[in-house]
Amino acid sequence: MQIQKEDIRKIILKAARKEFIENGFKDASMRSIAKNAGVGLSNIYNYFRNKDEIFREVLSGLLHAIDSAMKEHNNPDYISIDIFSSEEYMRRQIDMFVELIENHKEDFNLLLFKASGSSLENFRNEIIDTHTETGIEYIALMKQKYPEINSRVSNFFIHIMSSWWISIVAELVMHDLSHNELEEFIREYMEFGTAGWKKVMRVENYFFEQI
Amino acid sequence: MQIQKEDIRKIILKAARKEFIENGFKDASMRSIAKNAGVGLSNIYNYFRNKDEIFREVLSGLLHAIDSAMKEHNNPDYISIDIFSSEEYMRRQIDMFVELIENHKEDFNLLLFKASGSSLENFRNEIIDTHTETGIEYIALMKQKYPEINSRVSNFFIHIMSSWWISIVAELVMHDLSHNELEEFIREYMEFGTAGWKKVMRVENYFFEQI
Amino acid sequence: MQIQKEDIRKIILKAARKEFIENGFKDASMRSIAKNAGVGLSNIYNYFRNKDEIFREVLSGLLHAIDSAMKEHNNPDYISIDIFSSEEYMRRQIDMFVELIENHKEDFNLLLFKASGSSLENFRNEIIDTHTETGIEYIALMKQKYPEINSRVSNFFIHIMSSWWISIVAELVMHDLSHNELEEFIREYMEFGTAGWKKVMRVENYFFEQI
Amino acid sequence: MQIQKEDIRKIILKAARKEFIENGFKDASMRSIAKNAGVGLSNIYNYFRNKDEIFREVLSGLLHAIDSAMKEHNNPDYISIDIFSSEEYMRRQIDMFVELIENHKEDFNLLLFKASGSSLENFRNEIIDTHTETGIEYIALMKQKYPEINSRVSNFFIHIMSSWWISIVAELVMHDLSHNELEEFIREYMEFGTAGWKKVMRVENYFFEQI
DNA sequence: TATGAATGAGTCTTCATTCAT
DNA sequence: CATGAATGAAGACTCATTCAT
Repeated sequence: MQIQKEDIRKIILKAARKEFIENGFKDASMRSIAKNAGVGLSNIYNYFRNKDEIFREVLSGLLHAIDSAMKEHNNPDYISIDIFSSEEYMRRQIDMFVELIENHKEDFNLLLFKASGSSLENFRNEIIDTHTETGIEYIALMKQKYPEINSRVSNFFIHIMSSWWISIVAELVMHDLSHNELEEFIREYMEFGTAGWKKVMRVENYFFEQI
Repeated sequence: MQIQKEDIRKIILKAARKEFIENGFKDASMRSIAKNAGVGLSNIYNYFRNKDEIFREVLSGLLHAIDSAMKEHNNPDYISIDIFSSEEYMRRQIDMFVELIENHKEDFNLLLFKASGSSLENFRNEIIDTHTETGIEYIALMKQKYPEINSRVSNFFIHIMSSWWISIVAELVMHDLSHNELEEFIREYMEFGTAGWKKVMRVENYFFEQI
Repeated sequence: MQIQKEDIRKIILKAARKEFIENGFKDASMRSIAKNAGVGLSNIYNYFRNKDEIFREVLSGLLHAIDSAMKEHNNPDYISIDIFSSEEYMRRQIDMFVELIENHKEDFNLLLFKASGSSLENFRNEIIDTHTETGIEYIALMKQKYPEINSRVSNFFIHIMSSWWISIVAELVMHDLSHNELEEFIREYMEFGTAGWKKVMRVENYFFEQI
Repeated sequence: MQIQKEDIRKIILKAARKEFIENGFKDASMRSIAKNAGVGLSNIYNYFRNKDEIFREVLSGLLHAIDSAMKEHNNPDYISIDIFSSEEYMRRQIDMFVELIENHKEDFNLLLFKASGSSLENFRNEIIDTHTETGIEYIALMKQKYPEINSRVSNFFIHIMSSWWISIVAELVMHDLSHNELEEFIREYMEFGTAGWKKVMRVENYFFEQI
């Protein structure tokens, strides 16, 4: 019983995901979802309060994963990391993101490109802002630890770098890269990014994490 | 006569622009446009084929401007430019973009954030692709001219750099930067970008344009 | 057991009263009632046959009180009352009504203004009709006792007077009168009414009750 | 053309009136109206903004008539009227109301009993309030002219008298009185009312209009 | 007794576009 | 060139009640 009902929940969510992917949140039709789920339209409202709640439920997995990743990323321990192993650290960060993306490709698509009209339509900007604040704090902490660095990086620049991250996520979600292509890109990206940061932060002897 | 009619055209376009800005393409209402233009709803269809055509017309100025900018950017003469003055060149490129943005802030907003549902909803991706191809060609030409550089930059990396460009445009459109903030950002961005490209392209003695 | 169940009954009724007061019968939602009562929606149907029955139950206290008052009002003994003490009698009648109203303000509101759609939606007219018949009888009896009076008062006039009564109840329910205001009104009303009746019934030496 | 279209407007209004009378505003169905009018549902919205506007339009005749009557009733000239002819004046007032009612019986029904849910659902109270204010002013003016009268009539009493008026209208609307019955009632009502007012205002030599 | 699930018809309103005039 | 009228499908969501368990 409990099980059966949970099944229907899942069936509805599955049908909803399909509909959302095909038409985006705004153009998704409750009628269609009901039809595809083989469920009475009004019955859906016994499981979910409204369209938006279904959308959030569909994306809840991804949202939690992102939340965890952000907390991980934000872990203050990383600042005390041995600076010379930072390339390894950066690589770990990237791998984490790549894994996140590959596990939730479809959902990322939904979240980044098809959420307009839903309560998640500003997610992109919100996460950029969060990420930006994290970045600003991070640089401040770095400055404390290594006073020689140039910490006078403008907030907007950090904002842009955060926005870049999301863009990269978006592009990775949109394009199917082979493993080799992915590796190649990561290498290039790391080269580019570390060189850039070194320059901006006026560090020659140190090697910093990419914000 | 002819003049009067052109006036009405413009009035419609003006009302349409307002409506599109306020509600985005999909939620814009032809009724509203007609009402705000003081024109009979069906009369609009004497001037435009449909909603989409109006949208494109509203954005035609920006679209042409972008087109010109892209052609300019793509001008093969630039490859023959004296390489050591490239920083100046990069600066010119950036200024051009900034000017483009400031002249068309509102329209960029429309195009990048509110085109969903229209035939321009993929503009972002399309221009990224175009820009990417340009970038690929550009690097090939550079390689011809300066065989010492590393031209083995992956297409996807160039794609990402193009995507970055658009993200920056988007962010500049969304945020109102003071002149000082803008200058600061540009300086940082140039530092970061040139350092990155130098590294990626294995050039120590040369200095390259940012794709 | 039995007791527990009665508790639930009461909880449901309490939640229902709240919902009815806030939204009126028609717009009251069984879902809301269930939610506010902390009871499964369908379980309500184990205690009540339908929405209407709940409504009647909610108002049963008032309905009984009205019934009693009407019977009291209709008591034939009152006709044999010493005519010169009738002002006191009228005053007693009024006080009874006022007390009735003050004890059931909320329910009167429900019954008079928010019953539309329920089986009680015609209560106002029904009680007016009942009251009217009582009034007609009353006058006939008076005529028997005091043949000098003019008993040729049209039924519709009596109907109007009954309707007036209900209107006054309705207004008293809608407005919060201070004790003083209430007293003042009653005095004025009695003056007005007794003078009116005296005139209509062609009595100079007698003093009649207000129907 | 113009004519044809106006016809459709009228057809819609006619169908709407029927629907409103049968089901009341809230339970009236736009679908039904469309069907009965032989008109596409959405086409109705080319003629009216929404259900409420249709309702007001249906009642516009009555609303204007009421407005005129109220203005007439409120005419300050009536205060300067020769007091001894006031019975004639009162009669004129009553006749005016009776005529108003007979001309708009159905609409009054709609307005007083079936407007719940519409923007006119508070009409009864609103007109009572207006009428009350008029009454208060009227008494003040009378006091100026005839200082001997008792003008200390409580506002609530006047409110009740206004409410009574509306009740009478309502009852007249609900019941079909023959001409004789009507005449009889009016006579009784005038007797009752004038006697009442005389008493309340402590006037023996004067004769006042019913507020 | 109590529950969650299911029903199926119902709500008003909006939409872009076309047509006849 | 301009208009008002018409279209037909679609939108999300709610309702009181019943059923199986």
